[in-house]
Amino acid sequence: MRAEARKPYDIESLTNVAVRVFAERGYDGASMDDVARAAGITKASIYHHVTGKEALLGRGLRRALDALSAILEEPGSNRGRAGARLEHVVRRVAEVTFDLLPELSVLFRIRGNSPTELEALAHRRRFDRTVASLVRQAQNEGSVRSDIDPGVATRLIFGMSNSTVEWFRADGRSSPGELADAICKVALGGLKI
Amino acid sequence: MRAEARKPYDIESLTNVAVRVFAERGYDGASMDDVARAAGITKASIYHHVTGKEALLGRGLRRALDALSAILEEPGSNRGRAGARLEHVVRRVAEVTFDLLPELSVLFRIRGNSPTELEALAHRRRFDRTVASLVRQAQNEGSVRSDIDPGVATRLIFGMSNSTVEWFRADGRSSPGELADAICKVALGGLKI
DNA sequence: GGCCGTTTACCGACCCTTCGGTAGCCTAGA
DNA sequence: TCTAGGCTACCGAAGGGTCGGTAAACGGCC
Repeated sequence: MRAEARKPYDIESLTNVAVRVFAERGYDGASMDDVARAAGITKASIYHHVTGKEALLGRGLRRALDALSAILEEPGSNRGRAGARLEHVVRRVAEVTFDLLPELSVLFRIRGNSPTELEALAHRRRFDRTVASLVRQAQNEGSVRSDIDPGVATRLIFGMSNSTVEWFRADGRSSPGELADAICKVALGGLKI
Repeated sequence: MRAEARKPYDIESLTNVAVRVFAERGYDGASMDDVARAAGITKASIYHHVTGKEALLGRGLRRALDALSAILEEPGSNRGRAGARLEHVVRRVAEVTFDLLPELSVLFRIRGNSPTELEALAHRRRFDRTVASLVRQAQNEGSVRSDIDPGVATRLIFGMSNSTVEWFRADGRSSPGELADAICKVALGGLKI
């Protein structure tokens, strides 16, 4: 009945735990003791791996932002008609969201209360601006309705897609693929002319 | 050059201030001193009006939930075809959101970290269930596509609509009416057959 | 109208707990 | 024997909340 011998933590595996706790209670609502308890070690031990709470947040946010940025580098986001490129980006963002659920969950909820958060927000705005210009191109080529401001459309699409972090759980009952489908259908369907 | 004499606070006006602070920094990220500073009084003075921080949160959440519940009582939500009723609810939720921006902003971000939050979440789930059954009716009468689960559709709609609290500011540049229009167009347009 | 008890709105000082973070010791394994 | 990974014990600061008190406004009543 002995406790399963756990592989020692390193920065990555500890970040996994922390990000999950942050996603559950909110960054400000989660204490380092919460993280420690979830990891099964002492609070002090955390500081052996990482310089502080904000560093854990920063690592989580970086994962999320890197994954989002990578989407914009994919061929599907850069080749073909703007309409198709937009669809590719939306679908991939949904997929990445399900893949990095806690990280994205934290990213989508930060308020800019610290330098780390502010920098992440700035990063995210850059991402949004890129997509907004994609929406504008899609409007110009006639594959997206033009009676909605590109910035507003972008925010609405991602508002819908990002909100899934609040309730989607990879429990087998609802598959990521089907949900990504649904998002594309509703968000992009609603933007069709 | 004397300081403008401020009308004394009562519970309602203090709640206004608190809810705005909570919306800005997040409930957990906001301290009672933050609220006091924003109100221009001392932390101690707040306790003359209200029993504690959680009570301020509770009052804000109650406002939000009452406003949402009231929508379901309106004639437009109960008369006519399900498709039209759904559209009415979606539009009214958007309008109420812009009307009670800070309150709804706080409601949409709570995580269930306290009894007050848990109760509010339960309330909100009841609201969502009601709308989900409305979506199902609309599917049955053929005014909404049936290849998406009603619960998922409901969450996607409100995910889009609710996300506006993150960025919409009543600054005159973007009008609440136009934005409510855009939400109905995209969300309900995407659900059309 | 002047006096008096009461209420309202507020303050400064303080209390206790929790928080993020540090210091230093211990131990198993390469 | 050195070190990675962990522990116990602790710290100062910030957090929510309390306490005792005050100034001004508000009736009511002779």
